[in-house]
Amino acid sequence: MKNVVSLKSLAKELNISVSTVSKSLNDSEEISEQTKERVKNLAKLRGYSPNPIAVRLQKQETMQIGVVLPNIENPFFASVLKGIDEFISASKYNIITFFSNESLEREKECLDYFSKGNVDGILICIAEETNKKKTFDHIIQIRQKGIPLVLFDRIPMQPLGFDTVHVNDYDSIISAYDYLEEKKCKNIAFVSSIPTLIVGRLREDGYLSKTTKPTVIAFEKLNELQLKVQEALAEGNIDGLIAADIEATLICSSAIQKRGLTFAKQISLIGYVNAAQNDLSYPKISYIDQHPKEIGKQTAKMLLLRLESKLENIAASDIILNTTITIGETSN
Amino acid sequence: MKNVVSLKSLAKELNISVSTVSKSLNDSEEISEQTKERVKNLAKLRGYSPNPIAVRLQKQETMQIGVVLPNIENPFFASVLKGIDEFISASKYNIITFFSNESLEREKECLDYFSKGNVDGILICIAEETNKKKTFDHIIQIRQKGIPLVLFDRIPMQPLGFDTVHVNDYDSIISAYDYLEEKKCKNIAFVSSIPTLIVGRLREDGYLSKTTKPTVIAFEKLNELQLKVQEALAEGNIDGLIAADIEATLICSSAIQKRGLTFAKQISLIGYVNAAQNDLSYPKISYIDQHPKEIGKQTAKMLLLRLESKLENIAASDIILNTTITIGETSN
DNA sequence: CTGAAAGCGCTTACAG
DNA sequence: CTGAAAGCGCTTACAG
Repeated sequence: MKNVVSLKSLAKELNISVSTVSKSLNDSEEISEQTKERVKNLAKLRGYSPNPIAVRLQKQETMQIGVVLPNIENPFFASVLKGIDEFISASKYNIITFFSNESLEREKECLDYFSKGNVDGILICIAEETNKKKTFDHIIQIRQKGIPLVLFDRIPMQPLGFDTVHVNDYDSIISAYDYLEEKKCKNIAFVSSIPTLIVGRLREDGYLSKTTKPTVIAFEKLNELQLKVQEALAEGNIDGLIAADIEATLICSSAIQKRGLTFAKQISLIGYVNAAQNDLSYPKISYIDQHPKEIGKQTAKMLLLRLESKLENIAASDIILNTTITIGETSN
Repeated sequence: MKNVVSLKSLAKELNISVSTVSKSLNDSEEISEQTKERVKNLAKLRGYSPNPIAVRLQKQETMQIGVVLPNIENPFFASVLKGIDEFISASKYNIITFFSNESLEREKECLDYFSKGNVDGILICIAEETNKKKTFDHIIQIRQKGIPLVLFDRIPMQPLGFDTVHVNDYDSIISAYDYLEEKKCKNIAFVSSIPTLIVGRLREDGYLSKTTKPTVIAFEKLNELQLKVQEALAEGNIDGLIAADIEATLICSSAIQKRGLTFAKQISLIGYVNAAQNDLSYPKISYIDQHPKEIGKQTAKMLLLRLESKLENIAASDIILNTTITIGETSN
């Protein structure tokens, strides 16, 4: 439609066969330099570009990689996607991104579409609902279809036999706890809006491993969480807070400010933030940096290795990336 | 590869022709109910699904829509993308998203790839660099190739003949100004980190239309902007701030807080924010809501209308959406 | 109602 | 070195 110039039209104009045109354009050894020149010149003149669909049909490759993200409005996933994109766009592949919107049903639809021959490989972070219901059949089916798949961030406890990429959530919180202890915090509470999410549980476990008198404030409903945090602060003995996710972090920070407490002096906070916005905000919150772009990059890299069959018979690998703590003004 | 079951394999197993199988599966009137039944049953049994690449080649449609976003880490674009996705994923099309990273060069690459027969239509918000250099040849070329394209958010001043979707930036700022005036602000300054961006200019023009003694603080470098805002506040006569973008807004809010000024009483602020995060933050900033998901939805809708040729000979249309002001704690 | 044939736009053994 | 043929997996006039 758009592209009226085809191998056939070039061949006709040059009075040679389609095969010769094709081979010339693909720089085949079989063709004389002279012919190649003629063909390439005309191709350029006519603005020829091969029909990608036809090439894919012939090569039996879609040249596309499917990505399933729980929610693009979460800045963490936006950054992961950027990391994926930077890596993939330098390859011959393209990304087709779907959003599960944290729904198991939608996630199934996405994988179903992908598995019907629409992509060569898949990158996925499972939805919250999938995580909760521990339903992984739809993911396992992907392997049975022979499509490489890499899981990232939210990794099911029971190994599914796929490559995985994630951070050391458990240890990250331990580091945060250690840091707050060094800063003389005696009463460190843990605040989370993701108590059932895998990463949330790991973070909570990390916290629990550090104290014998834990204070865990965990609610999925944000207004409820808000209330409980305020109540906890009102009791007056908490002098350190570790927040398990962006929402919990903002809630903690707001509650502290509303109560008129002085950061670092009276109470310290470490959490998870959107780095770009945090840098411009007041106060700058001390945070655990998961390096989301790096997560994306490593995830994409792992998949490309599989696709290029460089990992032919190698078992699934589990890449664990390190987080770092960036100190802001909510601790010191 | 993945899908070993094809029309051919079904045909062989049923001892009928490939055409009959194809027609049966497509519910053709030509085929007897009985045969359709047999074919469909076996197809289901074998888990047949048509090879999408082959279908596309035959139908001369890619079933894909290309989206070019300047930067996915900007929450505004993330939300626009969500709006696009919600609308498109309900259609037969899929989205393939590229990020220009605000680079003209990269944007050209994206459009070039799309125009080589990889998508049926394009949605694009031009890069900052494209905006600055006013280089639109690569976009105009798309029309010459007959590929429908819709521009959103950053719309070039000179009409390019494409459908466009954006908000009324000029009027939005006027509303914000009026609101602050009502709140008795006497000295309203305008702060921007996007002075050269189309939307930034429109917003600034809106501001300039309201006052004969304007105070415009506009710098692209954020640390420079930060400094200048602090200096302006130090002079002590500004009692109202309109910020033109997320970064400027956060910078204003921080500067005000650091200076120990009381929001609403001493100084009011209206800007642009990431709504989800703002809701949890302290203070909640009063902001101009652009309804980014709606922008995405309308953009996608416009393209689908074009693709379905329901707008065959209708000239390019310009959809202007309204913003609303959400009052937070930085004004009252 | 069913099937053979042509074609979508390519690539690639294979012959010459 | 060039080209005819087959094929990637479909669809759809056209014959029968």
